[in-house]
Amino acid sequence: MPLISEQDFKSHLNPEQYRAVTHLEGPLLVIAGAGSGKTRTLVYRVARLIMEGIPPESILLLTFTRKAASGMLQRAAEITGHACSQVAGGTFHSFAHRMLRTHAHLAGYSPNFTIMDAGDTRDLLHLLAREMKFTGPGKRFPRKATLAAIISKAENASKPIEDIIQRYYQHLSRDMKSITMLHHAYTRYKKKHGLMDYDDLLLRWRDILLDNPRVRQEMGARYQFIMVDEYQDTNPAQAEIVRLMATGHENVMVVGDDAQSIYSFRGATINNILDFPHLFPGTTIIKLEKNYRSTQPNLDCTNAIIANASQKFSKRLTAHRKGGVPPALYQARDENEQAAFVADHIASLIDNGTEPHEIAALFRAGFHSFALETELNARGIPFEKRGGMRLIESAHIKDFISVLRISQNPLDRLSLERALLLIPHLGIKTAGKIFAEVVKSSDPHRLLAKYPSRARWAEKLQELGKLLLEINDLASHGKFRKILDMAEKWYRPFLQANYIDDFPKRQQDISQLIAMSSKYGTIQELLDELALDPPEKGPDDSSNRKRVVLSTIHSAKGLEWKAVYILSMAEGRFPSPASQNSIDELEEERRLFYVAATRAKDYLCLCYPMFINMAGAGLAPAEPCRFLKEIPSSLLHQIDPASHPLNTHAEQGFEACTKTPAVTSKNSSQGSGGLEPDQQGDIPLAPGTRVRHSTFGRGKIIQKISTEKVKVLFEVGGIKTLHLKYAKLCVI
DNA sequence: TTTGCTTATCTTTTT
DNA sequence: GATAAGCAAA
Repeated sequence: MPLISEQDFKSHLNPEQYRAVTHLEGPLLVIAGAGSGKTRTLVYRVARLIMEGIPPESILLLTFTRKAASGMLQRAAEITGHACSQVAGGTFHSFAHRMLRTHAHLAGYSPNFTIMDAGDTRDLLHLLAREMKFTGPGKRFPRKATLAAIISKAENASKPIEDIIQRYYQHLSRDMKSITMLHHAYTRYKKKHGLMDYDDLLLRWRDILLDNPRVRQEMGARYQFIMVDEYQDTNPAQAEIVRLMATGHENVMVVGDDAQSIYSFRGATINNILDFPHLFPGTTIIKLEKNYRSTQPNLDCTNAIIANASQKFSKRLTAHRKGGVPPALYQARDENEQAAFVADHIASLIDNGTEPHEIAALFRAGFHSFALETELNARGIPFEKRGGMRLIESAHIKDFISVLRISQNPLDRLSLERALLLIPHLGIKTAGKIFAEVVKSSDPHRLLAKYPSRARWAEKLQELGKLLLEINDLASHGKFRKILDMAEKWYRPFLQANYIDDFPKRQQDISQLIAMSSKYGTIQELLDELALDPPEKGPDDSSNRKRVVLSTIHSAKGLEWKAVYILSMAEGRFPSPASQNSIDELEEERRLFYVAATRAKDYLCLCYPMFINMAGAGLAPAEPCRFLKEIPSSLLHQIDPASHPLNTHAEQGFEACTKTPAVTSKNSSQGSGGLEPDQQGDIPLAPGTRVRHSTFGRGKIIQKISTEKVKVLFEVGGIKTLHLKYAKLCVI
């Protein structure tokens, strides 16, 4: 008995969406504008397939992030009342990885290959460059990140290094020969040691499909219906994988928006969308042009942003929702003042009943939010940061993981060296010698445990070897959790010695990692997962989820919030200085701005500082971002810097528009996280009281603004207005 | 050979 | 402001 009727499909979808959902067979290209309900369309299509009796395991849903896939499948399951766990879903990389675990031999790889993350790639290039003597006294060589980018571009485009350098890195032509040699060494090293980087996952899988008709047929038979989300951000290799996977049926639906293509640095090209009808003759094209997310004033603004794009886009969005206020424009003095303004504004939104997780601040690069993070901390407003530095990239996590990696693969030189260098008085030369011994050894772990030496480091090295032997033993008995605890215990002394000032914080990261690891059964599973879907830095998921979101624009793709602030819309920040020298890259920056601005449902605020902090050089005057200047001023509402955020027009308009009843401050202390009850009641608010704050340290209350807010003069940092609801103050 | 100190160099975006 | 390279002392 189906939970959903034909009528339901019709009433939950507009005619175009309905067409896309019911068009089950043959190639289908859906051009979906921002906020046009493409997720809903995909969810209902999965539901439709299942209602039609298609076996879930023959459906494949490829998305940009794993979260997106699992979210969609969960909603499809709710609609159909079926478990959709059998539907194959995930990112291209995770899917390719799964397939490669059973087919790697066809590409000359052992099935036990190790996945390298971006950091591993950089470290390996560094190591090889060192060995090939490209670096050294007096020798300058491109940075590892640049080398990785060049090699990745070459691999993805199937072009020689020379072409890439000539086209994108003219200034490095001096090192062309060395880089080419490095590329070869890198490729050889990976194959010899069973390593695959992110590009390899896609490219090796594509090669296997290309070279093996039997695999193609097997795939075509296994996955009868293929759906791809965010198709504008796929690269040619991914397009080829889709084509090859659809062998025999061509039941492929791809969804994308050419105006939101923001990953060309990774080889993505909107040509994939444009070429799709050629790749699959007989393609049906459906456009979703109605916007359900934003209000018309917002859309007028975003339409203006994209109107100046050099390429002609194929659609014009109209708003479904009525009312709304124009986006706000705030001119800040500098980035600190910008941060204070946004933090105050966010605090007042929360005070007036907006849920923190309905608010986001977006920015071009990870470090642009530093000032805002400080201000939010000062006000005790909980937030989570997405994008930028990842937990897995931090040194202490890599150290901790390195033991697990050696246990799986003793020939993993990067991890072995990492672990060895933790030992005092054991340096790079000795580590190299030990690795050479390990390579020759038939039982590397035992070799380390019994390593003959009278050097100062010998004892610690033997301890490491013994730990590895124990891990092997525990692994054979499936005692996964015990392994993690032992590795943690081994690493702790090094952690404490190396990070005297902040090791408790780092210790927490490791505990968090161990906690989230317990859902895996083996070390290999954990390591794969860490490479493919690294956890974000910050408190783990189980705690209070209602946090303000700080995110790079790239990581905000596909998401939406009631209120969105875009930070640092100033030349020098946005567009990124790195994109200045190519028109194509500048066009992508414009699309990036478009993506950011279209995340807002009710309220959008664009901020730009008149001065920005340049690396080393201090404050420098900055022009407003060139894209801001292209928006007719009639479409924006300029916020008067002198006015209090609570009294701005946009603020009132936002409240009217969302119809959120204002919560009085008397009620709002109920049910909110933040301060422990026992702490809260005890704080006398009288001016003159000396208090301590977790971030600002000691200070003195100088003014009581309301029952919820006080002004505090801190010894360091000056006067801050604090919301007692969130700020952790103790009386001293 | 290791380590600690000084100096120069750039800072995009991510699976 | 982090990070890597360079240099000198232990």
